[in-house]
Amino acid sequence: MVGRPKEFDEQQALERAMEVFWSNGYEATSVQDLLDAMGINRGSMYDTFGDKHALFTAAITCYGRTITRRVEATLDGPGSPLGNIRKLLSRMADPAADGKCRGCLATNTVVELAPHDPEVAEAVKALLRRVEKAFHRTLERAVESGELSPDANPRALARFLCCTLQGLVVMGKASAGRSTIKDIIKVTLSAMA
Amino acid sequence: MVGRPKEFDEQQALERAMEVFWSNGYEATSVQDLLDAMGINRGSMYDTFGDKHALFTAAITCYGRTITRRVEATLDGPGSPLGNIRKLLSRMADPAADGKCRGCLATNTVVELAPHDPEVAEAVKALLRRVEKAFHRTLERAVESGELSPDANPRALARFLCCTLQGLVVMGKASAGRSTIKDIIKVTLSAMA
DNA sequence: CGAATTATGGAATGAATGTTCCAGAATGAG
DNA sequence: CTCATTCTGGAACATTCATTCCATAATTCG
Repeated sequence: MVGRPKEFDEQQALERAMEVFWSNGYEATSVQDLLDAMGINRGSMYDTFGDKHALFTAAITCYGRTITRRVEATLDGPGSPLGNIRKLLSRMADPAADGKCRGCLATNTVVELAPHDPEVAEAVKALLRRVEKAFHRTLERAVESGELSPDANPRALARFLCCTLQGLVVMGKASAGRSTIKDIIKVTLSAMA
Repeated sequence: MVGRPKEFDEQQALERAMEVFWSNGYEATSVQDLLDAMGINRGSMYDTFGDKHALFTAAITCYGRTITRRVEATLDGPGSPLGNIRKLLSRMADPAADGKCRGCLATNTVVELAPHDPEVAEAVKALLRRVEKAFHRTLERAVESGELSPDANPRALARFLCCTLQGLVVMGKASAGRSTIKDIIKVTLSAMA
């Protein structure tokens, strides 16, 4: 049996929901906000995604896929390892410096929701681990290629870069200026020497 | 005319409210939660503090006073400038490493509330500026005392330290382990050389 | 002791919340 | 076509929310 077909694109609706959560946070987003953005009806939403919380976890999973893909593409891509890291930091900080203060959905979630929501916490922690791994890989490549000293500590540096990334996002949300962001990136990269 | 005296300590009630906002965030905190923690009644709360939002701004102002006092005491205190910075970072990261993931009320607010609340945003940005200034002062002292090279850039380093501090708080909320925190601090300090 | 003033406790209010439910519409299978 | 199935739109629901209001209690001033 097949029944009536959906009149909306599930993936597109999910992405729209993700945008809203990203801009407003979890608690400050009402189901009505979501429906308006998704362009679908209550019934369809609850039928397809379960409830608000399930929709959020779906949204953050979707976000995680996108963001890790992009991070890994940049870090593992062509170009020197350290060059790639610089590229990633600048790219991440770009919307921040523009005053678009949505930040990063993962960071927002760590701060707002994760402390009270073990399931969401686990999902977002996995995401961070994956980013750290990508940094780690890249730093090891940098050591191999001689771009980084052999006594550099790739693990420590990877953890540090993760931290800086989170920090940059927060600074961006606090509407730090472009020059502040540039300073931070400069010092961060100098720590890789 | 004086009338009936308050039966509660206004400052203590405010601090209790601050703790709740700190643990739960703004949206996830109900007025009832606040009243329970403050140990006072609805009427008294609305009479004394105005409403939930006003109570929050009072709470974050209170928090700001406390935290900047502590930061400045540590950085401007005795001991070498860089030693003081190390001390501050470790101290900030300590609760983080213990898995108490309340983080920092200022950071939480930047992420959750500031993007949609200009008044709160301004208050918390002022707080960050003050912390950055304290770092700046300390770094200039480090240059004067020869602990830092004369071509170091105190402004850039101060901004960087602010960023790291925010990042550490987020990493702590993502329940990074103690060794992660130590790695981050080590690399951060190495950037001051 | 009154009179004026302020605080307290809790009921009451109205709006907004997330969720459920159902009648009608659209499809495929038999 | 007819039935089973699935989706749609929106009404309906119960809860929770922040806030207001008021009768009562406690205090100072005259």
